[in-house]
Amino acid sequence: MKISTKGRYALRMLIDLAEHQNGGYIALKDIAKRQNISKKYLEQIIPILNGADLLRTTRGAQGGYMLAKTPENYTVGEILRLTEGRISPVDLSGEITPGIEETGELALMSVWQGLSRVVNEYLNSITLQDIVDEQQQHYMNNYVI
Amino acid sequence: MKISTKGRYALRMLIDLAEHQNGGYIALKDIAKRQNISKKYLEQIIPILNGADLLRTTRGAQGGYMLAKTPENYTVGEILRLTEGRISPVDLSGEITPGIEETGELALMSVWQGLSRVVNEYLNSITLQDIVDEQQQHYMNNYVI
DNA sequence: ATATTTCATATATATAAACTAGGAATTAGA
DNA sequence: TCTAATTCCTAGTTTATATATATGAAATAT
Repeated sequence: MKISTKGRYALRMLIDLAEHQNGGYIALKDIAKRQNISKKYLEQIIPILNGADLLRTTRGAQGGYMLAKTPENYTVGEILRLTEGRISPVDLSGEITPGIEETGELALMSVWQGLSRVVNEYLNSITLQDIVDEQQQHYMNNYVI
Repeated sequence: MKISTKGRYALRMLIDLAEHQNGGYIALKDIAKRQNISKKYLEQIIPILNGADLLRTTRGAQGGYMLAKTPENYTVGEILRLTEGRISPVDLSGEITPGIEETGELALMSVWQGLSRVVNEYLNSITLQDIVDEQQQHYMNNYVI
């Protein structure tokens, strides 16, 4: 029951973009360096975000990425659903076979559905802006005081 | 973000034991057959439950397993924590390194902690008895009416 | 004694996660 | 128009984890 690096890296990239917004495009090179994440690996995660129009990009020299929307318009839920696939605790496709009623699987299904519901509700309630704010908080506590 | 077969099989074994309680020991052979799960694989899951005193067992002929407590005294949460390891969405041990403040990881940590909280609260709220009741419900809907 | 059962440990297979690599396509700026 | 910088595309590699199988020892009711 884990969130993979794919989802976590996607979030960190978006957080990084939110924190370094300057009106222009930000090169992946810089994000990868700041976040200490393999640039090549990030390149594989980006199409997922791009396909859902979470980013604006330009190629070529001086190219890079910026957020397509303001940070309060991204939820952690949507980002993780994109990168992790459905955030469902079990994949039940193919498991609904004759005899399932007797095995307890059917009764368990409602447990998994309920779990999926609370997970998604929680993750949908948090925006990128919330995380940036929290981040700022940490920064102040550690360095300014 | 998945619950593995290990956790689901453990739950199904315990549900099976709850439904077939008869005061005596129930052979794994029968459970495996009813649940259509590899007996050998179940044998590997059992020590986890046994170590936490969730089962009573005897070896030898006519041996087998029974629940150590009544079904309402097992929560789905405790069973999954045993079989899945901590039901934490990310493993952060070793990730707390210098520079973590700037990467957004620290701010994300509170997201994961919150997620962990809602997941555990939900799973702790469901007992084995709840599932058996739900199971009974299904059975009645499908066969008796 | 014997058949039955759990217990312990080792091995195998398949799948997915987590990267790495090479180069094509695009673009700003000289 | 050339060059350097950058994203985009696709394939391959490595490592870890999930999901089992296999073999046989230890225990026990009959």
